[in-house]
Amino acid sequence: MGTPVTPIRIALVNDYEIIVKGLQTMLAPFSDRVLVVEFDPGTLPSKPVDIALFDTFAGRRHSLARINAMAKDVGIGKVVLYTWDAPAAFLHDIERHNIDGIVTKAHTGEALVQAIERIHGGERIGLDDFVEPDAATALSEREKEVLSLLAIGLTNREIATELYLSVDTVKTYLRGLFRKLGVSNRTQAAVEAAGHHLSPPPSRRRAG
Amino acid sequence: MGTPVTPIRIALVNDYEIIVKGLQTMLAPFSDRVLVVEFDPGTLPSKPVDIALFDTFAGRRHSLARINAMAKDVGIGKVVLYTWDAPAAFLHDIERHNIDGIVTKAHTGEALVQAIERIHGGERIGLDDFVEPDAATALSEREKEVLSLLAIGLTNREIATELYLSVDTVKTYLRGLFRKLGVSNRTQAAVEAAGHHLSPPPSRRRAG
DNA sequence: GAAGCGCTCACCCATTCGGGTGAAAACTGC
DNA sequence: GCAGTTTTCACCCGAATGGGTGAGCGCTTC
Repeated sequence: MGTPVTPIRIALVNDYEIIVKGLQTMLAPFSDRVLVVEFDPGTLPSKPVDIALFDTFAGRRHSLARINAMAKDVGIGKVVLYTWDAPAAFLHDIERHNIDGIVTKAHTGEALVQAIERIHGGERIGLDDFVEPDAATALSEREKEVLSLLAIGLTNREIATELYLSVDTVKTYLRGLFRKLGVSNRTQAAVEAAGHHLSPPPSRRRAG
Repeated sequence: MGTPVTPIRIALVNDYEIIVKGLQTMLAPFSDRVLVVEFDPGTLPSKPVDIALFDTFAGRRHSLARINAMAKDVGIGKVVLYTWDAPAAFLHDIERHNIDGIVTKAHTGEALVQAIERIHGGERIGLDDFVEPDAATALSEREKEVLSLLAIGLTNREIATELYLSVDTVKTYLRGLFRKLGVSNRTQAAVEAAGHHLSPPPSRRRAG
């Protein structure tokens, strides 16, 4: 119940200078409670840390695939997503990776420190709200593929061609997909997929 | 052609501590070229500044509606969007507001200072790439309403009910909408709308 | 006041979609 | 081996969608 004897050691995995500088400055007044020991541009922390703040901007979902390796290989106590997005957006990632908490960049220094301390103490901040085990809502690999193509606006026929499937098969997947996502048409499914960043943002733009 | 005599005065309009602190720290080494004079949580700068960095996080598109007022009322030289998103995401806003430039938060301090200097010098950084006048692609008010409802997954009938229109009218809007957006189905339109943040992100989530 | 645009609606038609049922093959776990 | 899941496909059917044409009304602009 006393004050912590040693500060919690934090690594920030982030590419962007403004976030790195912002975190340093924001947490500087709390150096007795948390210590930002590393700000690595995408590479792994070289020294053991208690918590790795994993910025979801740096490499998007691809980087999340490395979290497992990170947490195992290096001396990382816990992996925490540090994100702007609403927690719900990371349902799929949390199901599949070793993530111990989520904190938002909207936090002030004080709030962030408190959240870190709670996560360090074993709480799963930001997760409890929506964990809800994979039960009936977990998408199979193939379903995710279909969903990712649906989510960029392809028709059933185009999806079928893309995945070397028959249109009927695509429709079968979609029925299951709609049920699991709790939606009733493909546009709603696309919206959900976007929220779970299962699909890339719109890219091409009338080339001038 | 020499070094600037007085630093460019900047106001940051942003709510988030990490961005405020990050910008301060990131630009501190360039105090001879740019000076961050104000970090206001959403309210208007009280002292005249050369450039207002307008963070699109603070209040989303609603805040953009205030840009016109800001730039007129207060002594703001230029309004610059300071954003994470790809510039293309702000097409609609730029068409309708007095925005003099866009810079991304991915910039380092040096790059940001350079961009600011160029904008201060009259360039329209980040705009030239994609300005493309409203010609045939500007959406009418009613079209935007329809699009925003389509983009959350409503059917034509539901959109019609919501807007007190006939289904045929909705379909008429959609035809024009698809043409202007360069898409051929509603899901693609929804994706585009999301990219232009014309629609809110998915909200409700299986309430536990 | 004619032209143009935005808003509204109607009708037609082919295609697509959503949903239901059924089922075979393959693989996974107990 | 058997139960369960995943992947694949087929057929049916009603509803929704997309695209085309035409048209009336109101407002603005030249």
